[in-house]
Amino acid sequence: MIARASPRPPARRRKEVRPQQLLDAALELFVEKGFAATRIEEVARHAGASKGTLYLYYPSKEELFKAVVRQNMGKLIGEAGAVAAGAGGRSCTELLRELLTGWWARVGHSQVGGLHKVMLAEVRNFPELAQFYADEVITPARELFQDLIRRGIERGEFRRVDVRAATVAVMSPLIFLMLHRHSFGACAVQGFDVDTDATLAAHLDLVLTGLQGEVEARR
Amino acid sequence: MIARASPRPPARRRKEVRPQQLLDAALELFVEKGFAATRIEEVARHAGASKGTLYLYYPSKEELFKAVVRQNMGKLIGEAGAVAAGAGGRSCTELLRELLTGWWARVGHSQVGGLHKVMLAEVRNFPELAQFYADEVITPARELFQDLIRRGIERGEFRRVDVRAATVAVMSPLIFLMLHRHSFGACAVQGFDVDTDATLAAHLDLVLTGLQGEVEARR
Amino acid sequence: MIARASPRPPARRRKEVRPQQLLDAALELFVEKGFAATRIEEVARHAGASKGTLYLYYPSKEELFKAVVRQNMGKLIGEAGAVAAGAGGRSCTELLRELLTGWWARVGHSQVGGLHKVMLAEVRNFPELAQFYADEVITPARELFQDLIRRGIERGEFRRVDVRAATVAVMSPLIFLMLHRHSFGACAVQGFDVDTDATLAAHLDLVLTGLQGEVEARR
Amino acid sequence: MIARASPRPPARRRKEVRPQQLLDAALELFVEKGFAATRIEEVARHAGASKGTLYLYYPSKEELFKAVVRQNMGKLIGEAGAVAAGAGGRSCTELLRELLTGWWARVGHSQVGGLHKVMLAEVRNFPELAQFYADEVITPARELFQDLIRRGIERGEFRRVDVRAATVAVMSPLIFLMLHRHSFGACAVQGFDVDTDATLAAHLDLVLTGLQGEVEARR
DNA sequence: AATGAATGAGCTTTCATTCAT
DNA sequence: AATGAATGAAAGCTCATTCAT
Repeated sequence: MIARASPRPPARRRKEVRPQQLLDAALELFVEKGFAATRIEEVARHAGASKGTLYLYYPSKEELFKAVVRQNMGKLIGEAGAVAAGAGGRSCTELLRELLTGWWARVGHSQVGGLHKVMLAEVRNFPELAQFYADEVITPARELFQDLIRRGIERGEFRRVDVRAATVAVMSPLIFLMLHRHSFGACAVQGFDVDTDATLAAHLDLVLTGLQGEVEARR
Repeated sequence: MIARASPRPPARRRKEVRPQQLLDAALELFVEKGFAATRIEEVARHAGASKGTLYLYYPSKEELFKAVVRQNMGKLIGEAGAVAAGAGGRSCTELLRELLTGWWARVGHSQVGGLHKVMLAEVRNFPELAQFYADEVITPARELFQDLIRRGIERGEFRRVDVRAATVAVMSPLIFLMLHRHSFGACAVQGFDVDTDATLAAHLDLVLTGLQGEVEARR
Repeated sequence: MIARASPRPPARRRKEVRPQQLLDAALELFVEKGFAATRIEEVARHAGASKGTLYLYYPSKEELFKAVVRQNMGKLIGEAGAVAAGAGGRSCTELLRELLTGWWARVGHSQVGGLHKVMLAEVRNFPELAQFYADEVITPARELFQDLIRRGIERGEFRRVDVRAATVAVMSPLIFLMLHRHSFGACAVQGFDVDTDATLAAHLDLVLTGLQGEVEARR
Repeated sequence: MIARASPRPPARRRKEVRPQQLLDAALELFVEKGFAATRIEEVARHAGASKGTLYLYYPSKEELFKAVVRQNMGKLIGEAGAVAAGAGGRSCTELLRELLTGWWARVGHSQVGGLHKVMLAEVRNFPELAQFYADEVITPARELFQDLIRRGIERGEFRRVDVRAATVAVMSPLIFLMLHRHSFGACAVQGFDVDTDATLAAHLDLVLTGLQGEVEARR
């Protein structure tokens, strides 16, 4: 048989390429439109494939969504853990500041954070995903910050606050900004505008001051 | 008490009660499932009516949703404004604490806050609702808090922070708790549990300390 | 009991008033929109009544339509018959001209002709109305013209044409104009415009000339 | 030949045949029932397809209807134009006779003419279709006949009649027959019966005689 | 491995008809 | 005699999923 010029792009792509293209397209569209409003066909088209092809790799829309969450959120949490672990000799104040700004740098400027919006919106319609998300995303992230605050208290850097509650208080503005970016922030509407960097700075300022502040300053 | 099958509900209810029944059912279901996933027929059934009856009062699903937002969010914002206006002779610290806890008492234990989750999730698919929500809900709420912080700075109670950014930082944990309650918090899954009251207390503690704290305490 | 000023129009209208108002409204709307596209509620509202009231007089939309046809078309045919009967000493040419222009004067400027459009459009979906319409409208109208043409031939005024076919040929432009008026003619669109009076004149001219013309003029 | 139940039609028909099958079924049903009364699902079933398949090819019922009109009416007008253009050396009388009988041969025995009934019935509820139909069908058809009559006058074959009005008078019996065939004529009811060929002959006879007749023959 | 034609359950919306008042 | 709130069967349209090629 005579070798003929391939009339279409090489029929045998590297096996991993296709799924990745599909996951990328799905991430983009799920974040923009949410789970229900994203059409499988549009995902396929964005990935340069056909609907049928998508179903070769993912047996349902739900499984596609899970795969997107696993890949993106999982990776993110892993990396944040590595940052927190490599403590060096810095103070907890410094570490906390670094962790928060570092996380924001990563999450705040990518699509990944948008998945949290989608989970928030649809977790109640999607019960089987709930535990998965709690285990893979929520708990590890929370423990990262919790450990740091606990260590700060033990070292006498921070006041003796309720660790668990303070953690949520510390993280929530970050989460708020992350959600905002992929929701109201994406609508060009006056009133929804938030200066994310300034807000982050203000939060760090307030919360680190608050963590260190004298007890008598209160009330 | 014995439930009796009423084969046909009274044909003429008082004209005024139907819309309220429908709005109540719609609030409940929109908060639970979101806008897209809520079926008109289920709303009607929850209100003890039929599909057709709902359309006697609201010309479309979208208008029904708007009516729900207007009634619930609008009322809420109005009341919060009244609280902030009736200042009395109290300090800004006290007022801010009161506004935040008062708001939470109201929002945190009703379904209303869940509407924010729905807006967050679907505003990008719903462009005509965006400006409405910004004008009716976001802007008034933000200004309430902003004015209070600005006044605190002018009176020398608070440090000279970026007012706009600090406002977001102050409000965001409340919003976080509100969202959480109607999303992950509604899933009986370990890892998602948040002690909302303790978190609110910790936030107040940190943020009020932070607002009052000495500049030299930082860094 | 004290006589009180009646807070609403006299509750007891003359019995015949209501049905007539309903029939008038129905004629108007059926002609404009057709049978299927006319909503019962709109008919009632145009008659200043409520939907329920309409059903007091007519048990279904279909019966309402029949009543409209009966009243309007029936009356029309009766009157045309009277005109043709009162022949006087005029020639058939004159009578035919008079019948055609007289009919047009009556039908061409009222809504009644529009009912023929509706029948034309929906008779196939409405089989039970077909025979009624044939008997009450089509056949009497046809016979009116047929008799006149036959008489004209017998008297030697007209050529010996196929009476039945000539009748259709003579009437059809009238019917065309009548249909046009309530269909394309009601759309403000260039291309649909027809000068009905000139067309009628041209038709009379051609067809009367044709009826009288010498055989040898043809071919 | 034994009909065998095919539990599922061949999944991949040739892409080109589907639209035609759908257009054929749509033509049939639209002509029989009209636009509003024709259900999309029935069209699909008549074409041996499902509802969803129809929507693969036509994005709405309205577009399907337009496609039917375009294909059938457009083709028809084009062919009639070709006939009129290829004049040869024949007289205008001959050409007009030929155009009218030729057109009837084509339209009178197909479903196509029924589309005019549907347009007539529903154009007022369908404003966007009006201009389309005027441009694509009404105007070209009218001009065909108008030009011929004008030429006949110029050559001295015909009397000096109002061209525009005479055109309508000449065409209207054809249109009448065309409408009749798909409306009253399709109902097996005594009184509606029209001998179309005889009527056409009578019309030609009258109208050609009339066009050629001496002025003094009148009155 | 890849396609895209085909399906049909499911959704929003409409409207003739009913009936308690 | 009159009302209008209530109903539910349809109808148009969407989209996740299947499968022959």
